[in-house]
Amino acid sequence: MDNTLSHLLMDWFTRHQRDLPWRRTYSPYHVWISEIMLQQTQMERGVEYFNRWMRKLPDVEALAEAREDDVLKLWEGLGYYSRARNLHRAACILCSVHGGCFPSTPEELQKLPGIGPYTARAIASIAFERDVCVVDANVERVCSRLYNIDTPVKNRDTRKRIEEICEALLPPGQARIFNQAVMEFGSLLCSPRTPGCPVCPVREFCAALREGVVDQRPVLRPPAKPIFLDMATGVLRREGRFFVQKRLSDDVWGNLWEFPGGVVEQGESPEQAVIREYLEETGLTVSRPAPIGRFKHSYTRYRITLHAFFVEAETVAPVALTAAQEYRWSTWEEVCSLAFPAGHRKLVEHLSLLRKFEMETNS
DNA sequence: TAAACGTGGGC
DNA sequence: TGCCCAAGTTT
Repeated sequence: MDNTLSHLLMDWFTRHQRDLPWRRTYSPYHVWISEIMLQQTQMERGVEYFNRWMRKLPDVEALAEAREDDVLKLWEGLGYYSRARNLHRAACILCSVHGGCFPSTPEELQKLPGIGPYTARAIASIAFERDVCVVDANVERVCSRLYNIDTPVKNRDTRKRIEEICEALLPPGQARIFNQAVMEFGSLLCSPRTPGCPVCPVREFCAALREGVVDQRPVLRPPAKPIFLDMATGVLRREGRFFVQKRLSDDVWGNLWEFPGGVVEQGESPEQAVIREYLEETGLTVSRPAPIGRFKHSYTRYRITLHAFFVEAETVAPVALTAAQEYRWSTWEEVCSLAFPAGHRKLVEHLSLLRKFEMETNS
């Protein structure tokens, strides 16, 4: 029995690791997709999206050949949509430049869009068993407790110190297991709120536990203050089709679809806002806003109340887009097949219920 | 370097 | 108007 810190963590991992789809193959494609999906995402949700993704896009060639709209649809609801756009871009580069094969060094991997220092090292170690360590939020938390680090973990100097600690702990030839062990340990046992110190296999090594300050590690920066906004959006229906527009690619929710709308300004009603926004964004003059409902959703530091209306148009042409790259008059079936931001998706789900109710009362 | 980027779930 | 959290990257 090897009772070093590293081996105790790896022993714990072999006994307690979760059975995850990408751990069955450790293929570079599986590891890559899982790593990107799990960024800022909870494991449970990640697994569902991963399995659905692999049924549709089983390899890098399939991803490269897919339409970006379909890739975004597979990503719908996960957030941080540049991750999906970058996956698609990177797959195209891998196929056209690397013959569909992944580079195996962190340096080469990091040249691909969407792959930063963490993901490059994760793929290199977990898929290719390269001797490099990874530092994510779990690793930061575990290290800051084991070594009782009292400076903010996001500081550059602290960050460097944690990397050096991990490098020293990494057992040569075992990076695949060791890196996952620290992260899984951080996720399942050395968790943020209620760490399992009483049953911890490395409690003898933990300086924060010894000092009684586990709940004060890691030291985090204060969070940004939330911003509360009212937004208004309008569903314009004409001859059974719906007006939808595709957002600009460099904006939030880039390349996703939506109904036109925007922020309700000071002294303005949501009804006035939806009419103004339609004119500004599409050149269309709409009228008679009829309330559909209010939908709450949050993103980054924003807390949004979305006021949704049916609207009517005096004329349909010409359309002049200022906040979108493309528009369509979509059938309901097409609306369902497009990727919407979560707030607008809630609205679409509500419309879906309305349709069902209408069909039942008409029959 | 700090801010922006999304979302749903646990407590 | 709840707050904090989740396997980061980009600009």
